[in-house]
Amino acid sequence: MLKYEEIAHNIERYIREHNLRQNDKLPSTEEMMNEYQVSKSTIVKALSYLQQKGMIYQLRGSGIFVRRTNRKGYINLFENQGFTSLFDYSNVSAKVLAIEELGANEEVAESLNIAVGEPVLYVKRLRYIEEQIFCVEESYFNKMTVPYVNKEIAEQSLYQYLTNVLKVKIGYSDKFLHVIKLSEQVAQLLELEKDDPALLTEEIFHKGNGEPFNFSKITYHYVNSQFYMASVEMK
Amino acid sequence: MLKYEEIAHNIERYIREHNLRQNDKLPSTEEMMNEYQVSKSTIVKALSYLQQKGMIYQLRGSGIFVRRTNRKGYINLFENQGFTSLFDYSNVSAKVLAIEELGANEEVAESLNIAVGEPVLYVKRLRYIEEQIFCVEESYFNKMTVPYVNKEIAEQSLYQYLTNVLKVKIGYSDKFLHVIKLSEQVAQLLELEKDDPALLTEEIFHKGNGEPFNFSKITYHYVNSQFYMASVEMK
DNA sequence: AAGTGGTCTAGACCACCCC
DNA sequence: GGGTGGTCTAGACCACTTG
Repeated sequence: MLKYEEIAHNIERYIREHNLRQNDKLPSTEEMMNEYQVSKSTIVKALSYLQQKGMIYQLRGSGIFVRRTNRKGYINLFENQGFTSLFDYSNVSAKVLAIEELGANEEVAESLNIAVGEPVLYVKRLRYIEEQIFCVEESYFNKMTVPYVNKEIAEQSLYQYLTNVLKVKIGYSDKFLHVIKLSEQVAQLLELEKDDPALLTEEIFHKGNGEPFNFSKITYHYVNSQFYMASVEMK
Repeated sequence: MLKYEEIAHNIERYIREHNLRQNDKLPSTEEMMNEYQVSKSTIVKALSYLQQKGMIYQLRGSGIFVRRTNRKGYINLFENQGFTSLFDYSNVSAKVLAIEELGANEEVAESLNIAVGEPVLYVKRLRYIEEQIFCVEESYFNKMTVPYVNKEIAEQSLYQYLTNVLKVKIGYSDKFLHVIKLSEQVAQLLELEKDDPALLTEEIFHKGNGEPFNFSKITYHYVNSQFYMASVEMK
């Protein structure tokens, strides 16, 4: 583990264990340098990581403060890692509706940057948080990267499987958000009515080498899902 | 202007002017060091800024590449600066529905971290992009920070007014997203039907010193608005 | 004036990719 | 093995806040 990652985790733990609240002050950068015996840049890097995450804010001339505005039950849109890791204490599960090998249609081929008809794995799941229906997810994986998935894997965390078993390195992702009226079919799955509102996201995940390997369409249950986003004025 | 900001802008311009496409390669960090006559860290900082923005991705061992996946017409959720600056070539306007001085109710007081009844400025606007209704926005400003707004200002960019005239320094913001059914009243404003879907966001903007000064509730037109978000696997 | 965060440097060393 | 990005250092100097 890198030094700045370790320091960032320690600071997060420090905030948690000292039960610090919004606007509480953290030790100064100089104190942290001494405590962790690293150079200033390393501390700065750890802090700017935490700032991106929305954990802290820094004020030149006065100090480092806890931000922590988390409303409970909101999904942080910034995290890339799927939901399983997000809900520390939550009960996340999935019901697998389909696993098939298909040829890519035009939309999928375009998104995965492959030719139409190339083999992809299609996984359709209904996802639950705390026993509540959360979303319907349709995922297409490039078969070159993800040659195999079974029901047991898909019921758990596909993210864990990809990173830990297949050793896929995730680089970056693009997400597109739309608000729609539900179709009859999806409404049934979510136990809602046709024409009820929903958030539909299209996400394309890229490997560490820039190659797209996963295209997903996710329809969220409008009552059971809420989202949070932290922004920092980046200069 | 700081060195790394200037370099970042130059790189963006370089991409634009050379009409680079997705996955095209940029000069190496070493070449950039020579070109701009700065140390490696400065280049690294400029690049990591562009990476956050979703402009580029970097691959250890092989180089720096253009990301640029922008679908046209999607609003980048990352940018903090209001919409006016986002649509470079677009026609953004606003119709002012109300400007009033009010006492903060409980929700507003809580969000702005002031006492109930403290004076706030309330601004309600209908916003258009390319002549299309885009959203209804209700904003509450702490009167200590924003003592005055008039119709002419609110028809233009409040963001410009705040930063350039009032010299408010924006620090960070929190956004909460919900999908809802429209009420009769808001539906009329958006020229939609009651119970049509909508994205409702609540945003709290903080000043550079951490003090919240603006609480806004924005309801987006579900047909005329779409959103984009770039994420990078942050280690 | 003292304290604190932000930028920048010059250089070392490491991890990874590709030939 | 050569090229390229990523981490880290030690220290200088600057910008801002607070007493």
